Parts: sequence; structure tokens; C-alpha cells
Amino acid sequence: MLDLAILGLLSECEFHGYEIRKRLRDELGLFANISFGSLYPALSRLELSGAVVGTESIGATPASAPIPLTGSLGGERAALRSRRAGTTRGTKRSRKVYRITDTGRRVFEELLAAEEPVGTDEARSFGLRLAFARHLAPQARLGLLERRRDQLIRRLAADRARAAAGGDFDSYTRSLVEHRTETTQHDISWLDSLIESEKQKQATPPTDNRSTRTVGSRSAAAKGTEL
Amino acid sequence: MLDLAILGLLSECEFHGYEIRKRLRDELGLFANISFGSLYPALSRLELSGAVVGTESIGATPASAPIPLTGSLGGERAALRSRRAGTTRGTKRSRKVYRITDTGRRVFEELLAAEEPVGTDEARSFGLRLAFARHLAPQARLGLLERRRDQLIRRLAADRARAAAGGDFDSYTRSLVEHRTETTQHDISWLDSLIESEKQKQATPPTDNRSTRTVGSRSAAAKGTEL
DNA sequence: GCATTGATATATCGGTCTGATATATCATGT
DNA sequence: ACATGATATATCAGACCGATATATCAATGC
Repeated sequence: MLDLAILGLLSECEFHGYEIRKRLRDELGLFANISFGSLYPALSRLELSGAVVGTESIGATPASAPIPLTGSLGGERAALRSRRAGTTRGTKRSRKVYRITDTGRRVFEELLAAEEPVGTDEARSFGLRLAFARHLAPQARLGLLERRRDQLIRRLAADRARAAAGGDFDSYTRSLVEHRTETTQHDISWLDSLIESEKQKQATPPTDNRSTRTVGSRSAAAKGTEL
Repeated sequence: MLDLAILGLLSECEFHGYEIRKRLRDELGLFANISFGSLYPALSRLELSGAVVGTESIGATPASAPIPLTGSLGGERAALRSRRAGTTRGTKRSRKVYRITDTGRRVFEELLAAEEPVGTDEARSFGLRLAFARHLAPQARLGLLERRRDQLIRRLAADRARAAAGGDFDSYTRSLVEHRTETTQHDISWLDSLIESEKQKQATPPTDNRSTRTVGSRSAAAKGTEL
């Protein structure tokens, strides 16, 4: 889960731990606030397995900055300032910058294409994979969408069975189940439109006919579903 | 989290571990498939702290069945059958039946009324508390709903900031964030209607004027929200 | 000037939950 | 007779979270 997110981030740019946390929090909103107690062990794990390499970057960076692309680090400004002021001592603030390796890219693609674990944070797992869907082969992408759709269909069936059978719910519980059902239906419609637009894209492979519009948004949902 | 769910279940009836798992899975759909690796430790924890007592119930139950209320246990049928067949040996299948104590009820109310942890499984945590909302004081119930609403408002703001600022998303990521935004809006509307109907209920406390209809379903959402 | 606050940065610890696995009893179908 | 599957409990490694510790530095206030 975390490994996939980290590798996905690093596949585009190199970062240090603290920055990875921020990106994961701000970029997609799928990870509220990754704990350092899971982030740093994850980075160690990935480094040990050779998926990433971490280089100790101890300030005092020369003007030809190999500073990572992040343009807003207090440390960098401090380094510049101290150099401008004539102090030769760079900042001693240590940052370990991580870079993905070829092995890492392979691992990333494996994780991304892997069968999703069921029952454990399904929504987050799917969301994360969808956010990196551009790295998937078209056919694998379609598989991802359809597996997620199946999950939701099963959930809808379970919710309906609950509503039909039991029934000894109080009004709060009843409202909870009702709302869940509606939400699941909405999710399924969304997936239907994603799947439809994905199939359309694959049907016309060569000429990229102005299909830059947001995928699956507001297009009539696939008619089959029977909600 | 699990403790709250377990105590809530046991507050109505006594169960053994396996049955608790089933109920948690089937009843609300909030827990997909609780792992025994968390369930049994949780029960031990609760027993050690005096919130529940577990009595080893080794089959051979007399006909005046103090069998827990679950009417569908293979073991029970087996016991009956073996008795009918003249065998004095009851089933040796051991089950540990857990019963909530007064301490446990107190702990349950504390957990239920406690400030929800943020960021960690917010949806599940809220859903669980809503399912037990009947055990809350009206004012605490309103607090629960309004805290949840605040969470969602914050999420909506964050998602909009993401959509506004960044913008270097591919079509999949864009669709993901769009869909999340819609879902959050839907959740807020739902909470608005729950809050509205809760306030209405509290405004007219004495005469229970036919308010048995499902709470907050289909009623015009509170107008203020500005979605 | 200098102290407090807050952002940046890494690390570790205890505790909770998951997934896998082991072990056993019993019912049912073939 | 034998396999399959539901019932029932238990344990383990590993992932993740929340809290906490530590340190550097910027900005703010007095």
C-alpha cells in the first residue's frame, strides 16, 4: 500500500521523507497524515530491497544546485543566505533524499498491476491505483476498473440482503444502510462511465481523436447496470 | 474501534468469538472480515480489564437450554441429536461465551461518547457510532453528527483547494478527485438532514408526534449548506 | 537582542489490526 | 468411506498509527 504510493511518487521525482509525507497528504487526499512510524520503516524496507537509494544530503550545496526540485525548503533558503553572508558553513540540517532505481520501477509496475487485496481498505487501494493508472497497459487498466466494479456490486447485493432480511434496525442504523446503498450505486455509475470511456478509447487506438476531455465525467452512464 | 463494536454487540446479547465475527460482518457491513488475530486479543483485553466475562461453555447443555440466543449452531443440533440417540456424551466442542459486565457497559458509553480519532478510518468510526447512537444522550448525538459534518466540510475544502491549485493531474486522477468531491457533498447533505431531524426531535421533547419515520431520509436537506 | 512559536527533518516505541496458518470438531453430500 | 465445508479457537509476522523525542532553523513578538 504505502510502498506503491512511495514508488509512484518517486517515479516522477526524488524526494526526502518529510516531503514524501507532505505530497501524499496534499496531492490526492488519499492519505490523511502518514505516520512517520510507517513512512520511515517503509523507506528503509525499500532501500534494503534495492527499490530506492537514499543519499545523505547534508546542506552546503554548491550554487549549481542538485537540490531536489522542491523550491520551497527553509533549509535551502538558509543555505543561500549564509553563503550570501559570507559564511562558509552550510546548513547542517541533514536530509536523506531518495531516488527510485530500475529495480524499483519494476517493483512499482508489479505492485500496480497486482490483484488488489479484498476487504482491506478497498477504496484507498483502488483510488491509489487509479491515480497511477496511466502507467498501466490499457487492458490492465480495464481489469482494474472491472474488478473494482465487481467489488461494489457485491457490496450492493450484501447491503440489500441486509435491508431485506434483518430489518430490526433503529432509524439511525436504517439511515446508515440506506445512505451506504446510495453511495455504492453512485460509485458503480461512476465506474460504468470510466469503463465505457476506457473501452471507447481502446476501440479507436491509432488516431487520437480529441479525447482529452476528462475521462468518464458527465457522460451518460452505461445503460446496463440496473440500479 | 473493535472494543466499541464488541461491547456494543454484547450489550444486547452474549456471544462467543466466532459468532461475534459473523455478526460484525453481516449486521452492518462496516467490518468486512474481522481477523481472529484482532478479535481474540481484543476479547482477552476486554476480559482482563473486567469489561466482559468469558465462561467456558463445553457443550452437553441440559434441555433447559441456557444456550445463547443463537438458534443456528451446529454444535447445538449435535448435542440434541446425541442426546436423542441415547449417548450421554455431549459435544466436546468448546466455546467461550462472553457476557458484558457493568464495568463493560460503562466503558462502552465512554467509548461511544468519546471524541472520535481524526484521520484514522473516520468513516467507519462514525458509522459504528451512528449505529449505536440510540445509546447516546440527545445532545451527545447531535455533537456526533456535527463533528462528522465538520470533518466532511474540511475534506471538501481540501479537495477544492487541490482542484483549484495544482491542476497538473491526468484524466484519471482528475476524475478521482471530482468523484470524491461529489461523494463528500452527498455525505454532507445526508448529515444535514440527520441533524435537522435530530434538532426537530429535540425541539418537541414530550409528545412523540408520529416521528417513527426513517430519520432524515428524503427530507429536504437543510438549506444553509451552499454546496 | 532574545525568547517563543512553528515549520522542517528524522527516528523509535507500544499498540492495534490484517492475513496466513495451525488445529480440532462436526454435518453433509457422495 | 471419504472429502468438503462450516464451526471454533489460537498464534505469528508484518503493516500502520499515534505519541514522543530530538534537533535545526525562520519568523514573530516584545
